[in-house]
Amino acid sequence: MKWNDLQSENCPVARGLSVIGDRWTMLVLRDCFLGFRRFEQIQERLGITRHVLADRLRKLEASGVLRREPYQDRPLRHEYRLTEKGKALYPTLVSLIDWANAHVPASGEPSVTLVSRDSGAPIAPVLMDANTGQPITHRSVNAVMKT
Amino acid sequence: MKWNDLQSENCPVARGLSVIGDRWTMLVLRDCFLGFRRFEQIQERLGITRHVLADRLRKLEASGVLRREPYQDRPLRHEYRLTEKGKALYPTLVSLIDWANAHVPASGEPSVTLVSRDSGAPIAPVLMDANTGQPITHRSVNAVMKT
DNA sequence: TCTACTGCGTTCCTTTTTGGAACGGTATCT
DNA sequence: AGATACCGTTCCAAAAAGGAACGCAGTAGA
Repeated sequence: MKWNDLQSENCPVARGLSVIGDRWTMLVLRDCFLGFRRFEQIQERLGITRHVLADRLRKLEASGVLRREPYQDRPLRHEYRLTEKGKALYPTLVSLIDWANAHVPASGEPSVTLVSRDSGAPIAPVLMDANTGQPITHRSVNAVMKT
Repeated sequence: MKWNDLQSENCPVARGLSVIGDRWTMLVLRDCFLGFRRFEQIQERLGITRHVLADRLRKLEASGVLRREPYQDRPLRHEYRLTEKGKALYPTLVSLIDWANAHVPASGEPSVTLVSRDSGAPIAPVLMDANTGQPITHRSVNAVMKT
């Protein structure tokens, strides 16, 4: 199977990864969440090739995760902003951050953590089922086909 | 910057992606969560090339996400099981599934959804702060350096 | 013993994707 | 005019992925 065939899979993991499963994509989105929205900024922060960044931004726009918004005329310049679809990736991003902070130690460097904007206290993300109020674990859940 | 330099970043997103940010890795882990743990099974289910699968399994074992466990002698055969570190990725996987089901429509095909093992009712994953009991949104959270 | 089969890789070669640096184009500033 | 900012595109070399075939240990059957 080729990578591009993933989007037609009936598995949501495959479909999701067909959009954000790329090496750099989530890092681009991280920068967007942090407020870095311009080509030049992102390119410099990530050290990604301009070529690849242009390609990723195009694809993210095409898939509706980002939208191009003009921020000046003459010369016309656009920035890349998260759409609702893009913002909906926040839980995925936070889960990844939480996992990495717990299990992928930074090599000596100070690490980045998430804190409450109100209190400044560290947050401890837990995935709950909104219907039952119970925590979600891989023991409490089944995957089923919705026909 | 090259891809392999990501692991030394102080950003947990970068460090996390250095382990699971690959095109196929999360799909391999999905299969492990579903109970498909053998090389041949995973290769056939994913349609991934054997070459790439062997490489990914090696890397996942090296990074402590999977461990090789013998399931028979003569000939000696191993299966790949999730470690605690691997199981800790479940929230990330569920968040991704939830996002894809909401925002990346399957093309006509029936899709896969998550239901409670007890009740069979669909689950609605929400990320909460265990400390405060409040939902986590990108407005309620700040990223800070922990020195 | 000969053959086929299973399970896991490895090897070889072609195609695709990335990395890296330079180039282009518009518009503003000095 | 010359320098700078911003956002790409182009060109080429290097790395990764796709595809098919091969290797190898053991088992099963004829």
